[in-house]
Amino acid sequence: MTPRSTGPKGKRATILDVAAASGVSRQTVTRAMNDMAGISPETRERVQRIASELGYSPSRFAKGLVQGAKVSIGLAIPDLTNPYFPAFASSVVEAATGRGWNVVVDDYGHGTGSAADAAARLAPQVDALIGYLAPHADEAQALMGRRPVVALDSPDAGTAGRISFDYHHAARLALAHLAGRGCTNVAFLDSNQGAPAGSRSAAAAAVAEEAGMQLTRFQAEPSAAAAKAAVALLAGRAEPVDGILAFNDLMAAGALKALQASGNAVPGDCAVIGMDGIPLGELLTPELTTLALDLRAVGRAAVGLLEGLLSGSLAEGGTEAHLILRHELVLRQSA
Amino acid sequence: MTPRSTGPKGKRATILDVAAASGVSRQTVTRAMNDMAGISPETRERVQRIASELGYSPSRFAKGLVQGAKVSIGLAIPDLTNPYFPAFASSVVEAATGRGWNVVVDDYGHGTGSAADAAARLAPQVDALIGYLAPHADEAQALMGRRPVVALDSPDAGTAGRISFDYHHAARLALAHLAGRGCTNVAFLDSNQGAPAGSRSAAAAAVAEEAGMQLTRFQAEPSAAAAKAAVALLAGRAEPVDGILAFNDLMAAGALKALQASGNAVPGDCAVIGMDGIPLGELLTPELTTLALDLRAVGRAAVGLLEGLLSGSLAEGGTEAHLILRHELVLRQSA
DNA sequence: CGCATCCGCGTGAACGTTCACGCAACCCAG
DNA sequence: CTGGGTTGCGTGAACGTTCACGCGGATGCG
Repeated sequence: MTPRSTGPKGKRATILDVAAASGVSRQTVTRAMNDMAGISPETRERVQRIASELGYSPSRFAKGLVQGAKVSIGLAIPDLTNPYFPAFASSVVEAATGRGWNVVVDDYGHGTGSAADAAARLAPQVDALIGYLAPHADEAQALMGRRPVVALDSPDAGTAGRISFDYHHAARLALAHLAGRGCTNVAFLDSNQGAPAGSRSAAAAAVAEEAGMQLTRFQAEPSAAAAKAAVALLAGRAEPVDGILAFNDLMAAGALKALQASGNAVPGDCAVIGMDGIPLGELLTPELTTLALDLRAVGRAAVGLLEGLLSGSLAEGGTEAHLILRHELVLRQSA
Repeated sequence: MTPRSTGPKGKRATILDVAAASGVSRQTVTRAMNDMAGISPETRERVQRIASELGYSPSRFAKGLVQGAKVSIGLAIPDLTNPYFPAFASSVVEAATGRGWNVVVDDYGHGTGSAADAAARLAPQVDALIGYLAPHADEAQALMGRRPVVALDSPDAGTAGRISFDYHHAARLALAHLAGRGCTNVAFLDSNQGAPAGSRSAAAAAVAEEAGMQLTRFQAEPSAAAAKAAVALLAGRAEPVDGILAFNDLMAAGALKALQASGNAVPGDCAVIGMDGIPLGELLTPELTTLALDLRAVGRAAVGLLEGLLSGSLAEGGTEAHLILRHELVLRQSA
């Protein structure tokens, strides 16, 4: 009665076990499992049944070794908890799935990890890498060897592919709008982490100077709670700001909260503009004006770039494949 | 001068190529690449340099075939765009990374995909599966054969492991609170998709009947926008509801928006309670009262369950490993 | 009846790595 | 000068699968 259980213990069943139990050869089992031609329906069915009874499932390693095909890509992101990244990851997964690729996700934000750690974990497992890798993009490319890497928002080159964002353009849109509203004392609420932090605020500073606007910069961790605390401090200061441009929408949301808590009307007393355009913005009160990115386009672009690099049609001559995307100002209520 | 580029074209460099170019044997290359003992420092360095020049990276298939070790798990979720799922996924990834496992994510919400499709894509690639698989959990387990599957929020059994939620408990908490506030005409804003939909509203209905409360149910797609539209219709009806319990926080957020747009005060005219406790709730105005789950605990539990199943210490006798988690009422402003 | 064809199935070989050995050269103590 | 240990490296075997053949028997047609 005991079904000769090749349970979780003991070696897994192999194709030879199935062949022996069915009284056929390896190749016939292969034909049965993969629905190939050259096998009678009865044999096929019998082999499939026996395979199922034995709990047989083919080794992906052996299969991969001999076929060599299947592509799997690594996706390294700093924090799935920040709504921006799942929005991006979602489109990457969609684009990859559409190509028959699969996606191994690594979130290096937990603990004290860095992008380099994620790349080190991913490198032995994948054929290509996409990720927010700054400031360790070059290290990641080294770990991946000849396999293509697409780095997003990474100021340093060193990867086969790169996608960056035109922060000067974004800053111009936002600051022009704030100026048009009559804001004279604008603050940039910057992140204090990651390499991209600097580039956003630097662009804003450059644009502000060019336009003769005053722009003060202050920093906080890139979370809503930290931004809220930071803005709460700011709101108590002597000369109040009348406009805030935030590093991202999450920080903008925190700013909104803090301003309301301290009795400031938004946008009446202080206008707020976020960045990246995550769906969250529409649910806030007031709804968040933001520099929106077409988030699904970002993921599509990254996977498309990777496809070009994998097929060798891009960057054969050592030229780096580089895409620059632009934000768009979406006017809602907060500014 | 041209570095005999074994570019993206042509076969990848193998360990034998490196061995030949270095004038040593396979095994010595292995020793050099894996930092093993039994090799002189000079040889190690030379081999590593040559390997790097050749763009050599070891085949994960061959390695996996011979070592058999590395665990990779599949994570099947319906929609990365719904903030609940990344919150959950984040903790799964964290727990898996901590064990040295890697996570292959599949989002089956795009297109018209079902959980069964995701399982079919994932099955050949992973050693175990975690996911929101209802109503196709049994199908997923069949595809995985003897390899363990942990299904979340799946009413049907059929998987080796299962994590469910005590919706009766949740409903009691919420409805008691609403009753205490004096609500007499409460609505359950249900999702119209997925198998879990039914179980939440059914539990609420049972609890309401038990308590002699009136509870009407209406449905919408489980997104903020759809919920907003549905509640907008509801708000225009003759006898107004004075309390809403939503399928999830996202739908609750939409309800908030709709109520405010139609001039209803929350919680004054109508109280709103969400479900699952995603971070978003704290950013809304008014802040969302919700039936919160310890989201990180859910992921930890799923991975822990999987670990037990993989090691064989659980469910050896055919008994299914089943965990039931409870929601907790977090009072904020909306109810 | 003879020949070609097809159907159903089996047998080496190969994929790229690591593991378990084996082996020569060298060092050092007795 | 001899024996035993160490150091540095190489050689078969194995992991589990698919690919490219090969082969006997039945069936078709002239």
